[in-house]
Amino acid sequence: MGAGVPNADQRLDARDLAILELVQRNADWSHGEIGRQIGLSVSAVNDRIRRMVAAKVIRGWTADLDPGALGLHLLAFVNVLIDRAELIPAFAERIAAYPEVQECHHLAGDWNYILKVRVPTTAALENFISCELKEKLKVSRTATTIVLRSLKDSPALPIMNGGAAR
Amino acid sequence: MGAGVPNADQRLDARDLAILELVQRNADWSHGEIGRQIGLSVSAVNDRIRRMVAAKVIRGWTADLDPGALGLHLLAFVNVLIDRAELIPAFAERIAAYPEVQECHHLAGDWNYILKVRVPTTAALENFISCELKEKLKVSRTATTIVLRSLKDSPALPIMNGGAAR
DNA sequence: CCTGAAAGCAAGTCGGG
DNA sequence: CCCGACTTGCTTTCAGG
Repeated sequence: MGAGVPNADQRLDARDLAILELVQRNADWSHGEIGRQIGLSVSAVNDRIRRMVAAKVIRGWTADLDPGALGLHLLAFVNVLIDRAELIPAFAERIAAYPEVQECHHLAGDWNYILKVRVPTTAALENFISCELKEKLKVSRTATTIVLRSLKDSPALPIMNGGAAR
Repeated sequence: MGAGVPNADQRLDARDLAILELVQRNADWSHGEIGRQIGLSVSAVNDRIRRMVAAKVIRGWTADLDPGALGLHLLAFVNVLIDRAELIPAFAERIAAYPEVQECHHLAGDWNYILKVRVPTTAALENFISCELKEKLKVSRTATTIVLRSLKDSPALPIMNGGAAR
């Protein structure tokens, strides 16, 4: 990939941002309905969306599922420490393949990684930490925090329309 | 099953789960293409998706956007402590309204909440923590961890197809 | 780059098995 | 509960300003 700023040539204007704000909240609206809400024709909306998909600003379209309906009643954040540096590449390569790991972020701080993990039960969590993380992936230490309730859990990104104040 | 199980009557079979796995990865496939992949007719796929939307198993449809393309170059997890219990309801009521807060989870452990926060710069993060969290929302203490790199950051949920092994 | 009309295609609705 | 044809509506394209 090129050096520097990856979106230097993307030039999203206020109408693009308005479209993004709408489609990340409800991708099911027709292009006509989007156009009506922001004062644009159907074709213009279509063009802009196509361009943003091509530019990878829009990476894809997904269904938003209810974890509880799928039996995923437990959400936890697992901090991960790996003592020996030579074990980190293997961990980094394999951790993303676990479906119960929704997120894995490399951290600046006391821990190497933080994982967002969704499982049905505490038994499944224990199995994941003991067997997968510690045994297979050679994680030295973990610190797990159980989520009691999610007040907000949205993939929606903050979109600043021309720096408008709150 | 005992009372209190919210999805006791939903009865998702293996075909429903297969559909969910597909649409959460790519909601753009036509019902015909989904049916071809799992061996079902267009109408059957349509019926099942309609039923799962009505049952709120599918909560909606969203566009997956690239944070970097929107200038959101900083991701951080902010742990929040609120000393005085009477300040917690106001926090809980107002925190979800912040667009830079992607997630807010009530925790079991040393901290009250963990926030997943996306902002353009460290300056914006400092402003959010100092002005919004500490000043306006009366948060007592925070511990912020900066994300250096996200190895995985997906809203996709783990869907267990009849206990299939990894 | 946006508009407006025309064509292609998928979603949603039927009756039937 | 699944299938197949029909109808409706949206997406997509095209010519034009």
